[in-house]
Amino acid sequence: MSEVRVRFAPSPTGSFHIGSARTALFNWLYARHTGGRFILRIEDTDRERNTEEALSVLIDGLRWLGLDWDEGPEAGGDFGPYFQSERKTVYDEYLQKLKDTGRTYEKDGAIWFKLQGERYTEYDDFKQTEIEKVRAEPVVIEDAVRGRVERAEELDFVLVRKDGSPVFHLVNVVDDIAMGITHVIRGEDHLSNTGKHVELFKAFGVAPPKFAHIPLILKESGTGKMSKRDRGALIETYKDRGFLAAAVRNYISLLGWHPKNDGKSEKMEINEIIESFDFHGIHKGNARFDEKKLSALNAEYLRALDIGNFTFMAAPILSEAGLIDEKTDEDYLQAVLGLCQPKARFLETLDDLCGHFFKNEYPMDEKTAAKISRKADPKALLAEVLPVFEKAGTFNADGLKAELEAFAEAKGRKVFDWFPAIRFALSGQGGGPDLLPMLEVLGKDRVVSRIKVFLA
RNA sequence: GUCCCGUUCGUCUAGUCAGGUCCAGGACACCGGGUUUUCAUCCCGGCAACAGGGGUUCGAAUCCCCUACGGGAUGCCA
Repeated sequence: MSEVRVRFAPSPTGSFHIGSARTALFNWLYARHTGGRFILRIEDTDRERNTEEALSVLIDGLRWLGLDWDEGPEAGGDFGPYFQSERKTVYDEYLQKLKDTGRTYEKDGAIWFKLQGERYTEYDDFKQTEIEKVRAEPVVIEDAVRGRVERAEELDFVLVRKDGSPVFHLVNVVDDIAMGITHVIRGEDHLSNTGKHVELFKAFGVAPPKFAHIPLILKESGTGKMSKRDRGALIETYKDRGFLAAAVRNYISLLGWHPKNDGKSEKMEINEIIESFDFHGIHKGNARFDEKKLSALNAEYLRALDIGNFTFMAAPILSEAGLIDEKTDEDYLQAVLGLCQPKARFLETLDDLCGHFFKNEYPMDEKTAAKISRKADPKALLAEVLPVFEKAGTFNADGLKAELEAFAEAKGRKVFDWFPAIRFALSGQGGGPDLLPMLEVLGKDRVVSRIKVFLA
């Protein structure tokens, strides 16, 4: 057991952002890699923005991703409570230390942190007003990703709002001290806050933890970091869209990090990721989100699933689309999914791929229709081949193959002449599962009646 | 404006710390070919990058400086 203690400290806002999830993941990975502890701390100091549901979105998201915490809500621990809204006495106690050493003052009803250094006033372009600044000694941030970063704070900042609630900078630092946090792994957007935090650590007389500021995730197109509104930004949407948690987790682990053992597949078991995760592999530059790459990885995971798990994932999607219900035959469902899984790329579009197995009305793809008609009249082809199906005794893939081949030979042609038309009549598509097994699964009645409907 | 961080194929990245083995490797995407009854599978091949300039050096993607560009911060949000 190592001494490493890391924390994920989200603020419940009602959604679980992908960047936030990746921060949680990196903390979790580091804890699991080092044998340390992963702590979940809820930063709910902003009274305006907090709700109960907001918390469950976070918790559900973490659980879905398989990120378990050793201390925190529902897990307990010796350093609780783990909600900042319940830690007021701790903050009061630490604030008192600052007051006692003369590092605070009151202004406009709020309590401010006083930087040490020569004071002067200057016109600030951004605020467009004269403000008081401080020539403070630069603080040094030892960052595991970026190396040594120096930054000088020049403005005093608020510690406690006039409504009496402590702000992020104070509670974040106090809790990291009180909870014995050894490594702070967070997004690079916090790097410029870190100067303030180091000032506070110094004021408390405590050595700051090791920092690791990880690159941000940029939006797929356009400028700036991923924001709530961007497609793919919210973890809670992935589950509904039929993405596999392991694939999402694998993908986001690769955003800004790369394993040392290069050359291997990017699809990695979580244990492999844990094993090779370290700060050295973290990239400094920001990473752009790429849904195609995520989808490709997801497809790989999808195909690797055994049929039981695939059914478990797929059934809710089909049910949601109104394709199946409790009356649907289990064996039929299994058979259909067995055919579709090797072709599936997204669970989300599974109804496009195999919806026709469950309903007799399905869209006829116009491009495919045009493509087939160019060679021969599909109705003529189907009228020709229909009797083969009507007469077929055993309706299985091998038997049908033999009968279709015999039929083609009698005509002096190849089976391929009829196959595209048959597929199109039965599914409305140009692609899909292998045709012969598809015929078997659909069964004689469906095959015959669908061809008749097509002819009519 | 100011401060901080960054910059290798379209995208994620290897290589940068310890300069030569890199006319820069892999993956996704894209394009072409093959397998297959079809295809969103599989296999093979191709396209494609060291931001620009200066310096140090026998030698620079790698070290230094400048510029450009990108990102973040500059809240009594976190």
